[in-house]
Amino acid sequence: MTSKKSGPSSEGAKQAARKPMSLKKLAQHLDLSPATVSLVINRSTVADSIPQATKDRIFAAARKFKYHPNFFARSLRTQRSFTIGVIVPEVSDGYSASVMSGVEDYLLQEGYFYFVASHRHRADLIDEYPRMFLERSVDGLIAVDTPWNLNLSVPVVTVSGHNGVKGVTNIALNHERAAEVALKHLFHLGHRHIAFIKGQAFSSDTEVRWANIERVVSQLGLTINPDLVTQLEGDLPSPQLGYMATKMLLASGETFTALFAFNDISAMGAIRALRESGLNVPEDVSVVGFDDIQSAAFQNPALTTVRQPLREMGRAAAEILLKRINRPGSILHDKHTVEPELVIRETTGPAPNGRRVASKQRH
Amino acid sequence: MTSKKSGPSSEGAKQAARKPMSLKKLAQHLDLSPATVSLVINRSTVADSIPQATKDRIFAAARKFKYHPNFFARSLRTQRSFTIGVIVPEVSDGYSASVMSGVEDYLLQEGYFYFVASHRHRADLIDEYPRMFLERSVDGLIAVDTPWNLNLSVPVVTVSGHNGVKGVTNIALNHERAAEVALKHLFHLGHRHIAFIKGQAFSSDTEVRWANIERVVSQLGLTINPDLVTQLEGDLPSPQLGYMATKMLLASGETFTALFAFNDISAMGAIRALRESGLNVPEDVSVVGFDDIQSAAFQNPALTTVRQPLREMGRAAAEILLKRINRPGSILHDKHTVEPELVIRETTGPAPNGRRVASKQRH
DNA sequence: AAGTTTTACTAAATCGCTTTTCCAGAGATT
DNA sequence: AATCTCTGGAAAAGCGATTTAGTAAAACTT
Repeated sequence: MTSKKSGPSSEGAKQAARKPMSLKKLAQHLDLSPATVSLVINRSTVADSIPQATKDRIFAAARKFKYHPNFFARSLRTQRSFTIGVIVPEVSDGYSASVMSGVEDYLLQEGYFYFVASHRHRADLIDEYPRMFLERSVDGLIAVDTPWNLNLSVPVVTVSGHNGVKGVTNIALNHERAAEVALKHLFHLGHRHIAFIKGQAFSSDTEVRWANIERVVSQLGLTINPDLVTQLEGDLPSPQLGYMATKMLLASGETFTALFAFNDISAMGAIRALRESGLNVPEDVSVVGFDDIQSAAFQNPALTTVRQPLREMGRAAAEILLKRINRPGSILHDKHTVEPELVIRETTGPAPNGRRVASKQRH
Repeated sequence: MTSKKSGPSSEGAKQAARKPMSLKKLAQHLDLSPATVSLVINRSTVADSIPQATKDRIFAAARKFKYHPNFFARSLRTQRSFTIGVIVPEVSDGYSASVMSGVEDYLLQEGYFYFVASHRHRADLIDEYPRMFLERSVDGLIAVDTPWNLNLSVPVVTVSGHNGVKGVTNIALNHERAAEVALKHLFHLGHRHIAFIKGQAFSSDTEVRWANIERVVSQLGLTINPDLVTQLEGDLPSPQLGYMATKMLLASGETFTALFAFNDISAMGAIRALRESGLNVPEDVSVVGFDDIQSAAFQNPALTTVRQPLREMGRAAAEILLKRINRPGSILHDKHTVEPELVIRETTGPAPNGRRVASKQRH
């Protein structure tokens, strides 16, 4: 392009709007070396000997020309990106989103940004995305509800991870207590025949949660009827899964007065299935969910559930991750536990004392 | 640190695991210049004259040493980051999350990553985050449900933006049709006294939506009773807002047989408020929501709502943005419209013909 | 008055890649 | 034999910072 009245650079009025102003040009304008300017701007201790007057000149000019260090140039030199990668099953899923909200909170406050990638439970992506993040030179990674067995060169923190990798901190719920509060609540309401919906095989929480349920059930002197246990299948974050699981439960013909679902979403589906079979919640069957997602409180009836402090878990993940990044030497625990909280609302009530209990009454 | 048996570099077994292998070293190993290697790897046409044998050697070595170009160095040279910034009111809000899901879908597929920032309706952040994104050299920006009046140096696409900025493409719902399908549905069911919950003043959709409601209402030969109009207030993404708005509606003592809420979340709160006043949905009052978020289908009763194809809107936003970034010359429309769809479920039904209609019956 | 410190900076080497320009030799053409 | 055109590649100039190692001049000691 020959400069022929030059379209792109006309209107000299908005000066400095074209090219972002570099350290070199700023230094030139100040009649100083780029080194000095850089040192001062970064508040290096090397600049201690520079008189305040000069520093002020530099800051003033930087502000005036809206100087901002080029991010890539800086990262190239310092080998730090102030960016972290977050990998989740699916962004639009309430669980992931709540955790991310906490992650974001802390990260932005500390001057970090983050990338997000949803693997949708595809094993190849669970492998590929972390590598792509590394190619982008993230300073660290957070994996939410994702099976993890990679040993990477940057710090990693998992949320509900249950991984066996050394050096990876996992933020986990106190599952012992979670099972206890839910089950004891039902027990005290008189429930003795409790049905369960387990999580999908791929969900990292499924296993621990179940182990603890078994433990608490026997602690209470009860037993689990295998016919009253179903499992979520499929990958949609939809109540449909819980609905179908509950249909199967009802089809078994077994009797139960309470249902402990894997999460709130499936509990919602379960309630619908129960109603369709003419069973009222909580009069005939009590239902307990898990997570306490936003809409749990506004179901009809409002859902009783075990609350996981997802946002706090996200914040904790970010906080611990940055600590690891910035103080590599510090002692690290590979587990950080948070406490669940039973939120009693309207889907649980006293066990029906008569014979009128759940058992699909067809024919 | 004096290298004393050197902890960090022991186990020479995993060679190349230390420092990521640079172009220079790779070239050295191949006995070629970095220029040649770069040209070949980037499939530049300049490399056309290089014999296939040499190219193969280069690719083989690159694979063998797991060579990946340093992202910052490359971006520094090319002035492209393959990163875009997404700004939303709040990540954990279902609306934003659904849009993001679509955005992510397209972006990752095209080799882009994205940053997310939630402004939570704080005006200062709505200003600051875009600038921070620019400092990070994003190639473009997507703003979701966010008022927009910035004129930036990179392409911008808004989703439900209603901005007046030239050159910014807005992905918007066909609000004319949205109001029509919802209102005609109610009209045909016999509803003549319809209450409304308007969106918060800060929500970018509030205004258009209301304008279209007014238009369609008068088209149908009806009038809006000002006492039957309330507005959401506050910033929580919780049904609480709709609950309170509906309480006010009921307190007015006015009669209505249908309620058109601003979104599904508020519709859920509204239903609860109605029930508490002894009104059944849909027998006494029909309720229509907006958005069709995940849990709408599994409310009890399932929510009738105007579906916005949020995921598709996100995808479209990403697609249009990348088109702008990669073909700066192309003609650009500053509006891209998507169609709503009325999803009729269980919260709407025939208007009650007797006198038994909504009107808070206290005393 | 000579030596030592301090003060106030600067030079220059990277960081790792892209891309334009150039160039030597081989083969083809006139 | 001289010129031209390909082939196959290399040199080198950035991109925009950070940071270590200096260094001249000024100030302070003795």
